Amino acid sequence: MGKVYTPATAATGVEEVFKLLEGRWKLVILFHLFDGKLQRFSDLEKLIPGISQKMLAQQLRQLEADGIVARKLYPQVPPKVEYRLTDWGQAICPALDALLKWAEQRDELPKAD
Amino acid sequence: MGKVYTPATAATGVEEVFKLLEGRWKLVILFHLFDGKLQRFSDLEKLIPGISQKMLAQQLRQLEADGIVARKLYPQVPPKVEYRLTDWGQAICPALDALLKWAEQRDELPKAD
DNA sequence: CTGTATCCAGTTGGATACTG
DNA sequence: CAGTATCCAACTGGATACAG
Repeated sequence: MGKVYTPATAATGVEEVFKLLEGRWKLVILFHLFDGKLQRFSDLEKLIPGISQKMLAQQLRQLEADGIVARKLYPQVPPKVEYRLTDWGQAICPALDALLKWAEQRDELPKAD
Repeated sequence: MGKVYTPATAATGVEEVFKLLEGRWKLVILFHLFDGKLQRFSDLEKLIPGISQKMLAQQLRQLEADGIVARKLYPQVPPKVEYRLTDWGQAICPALDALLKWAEQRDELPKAD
């Protein structure tokens, strides 16, 4: 609290977390995992129309590598994999809420001179 | 408040505002305009080392078209242009703060099982 | 000073086919 | 089921040159 950022450090800090969420599908994936929801790979494929296997796998790998999503493999045939948010992944909620709030203000606040 | 979003609508809502902030330089530009700061084109060029004229102009155009940044042209020779945040542009502050807070929790919260 | 136009390389993402 | 591999088209951003 009361922490002060210079434009440079604040921007790079925010930019860093933005990078973690970049890509066309990551946010959609995160929302489908909210509230501790578990989803299998095939569940996410069905829940996100238009996403390709390649992108789903790739984005999940990155989210996992960044510590936002956890992957649990059940060693059986055929294989079963479940994805969920890590604790840190859940912690992004307030930030996403704030962004939604900002989006809502778009029609309320003046945007011109 | 208490508004409930389905994964789909919430994701697209957040994704929409994310799109507005996408690009490698927009956040940096926004931070240099915080607190009602006025900046000329050449000021921003100096403040943001590494950015090209093309990108600075392009990102400013988009921020302006999206109602986040306002552009004021002084009709004189040589031309003078000042940029500042719109009211809605200023309103993004809390969201950016929340993202910074999330970034800070990265070392505090467990990221694995 | 404040841009626009052009060319070019690197990256991103989609379609398809294949694997343990 | 849960991926990987490959090819390819579209987009992004940098460098440079030019203009009002």
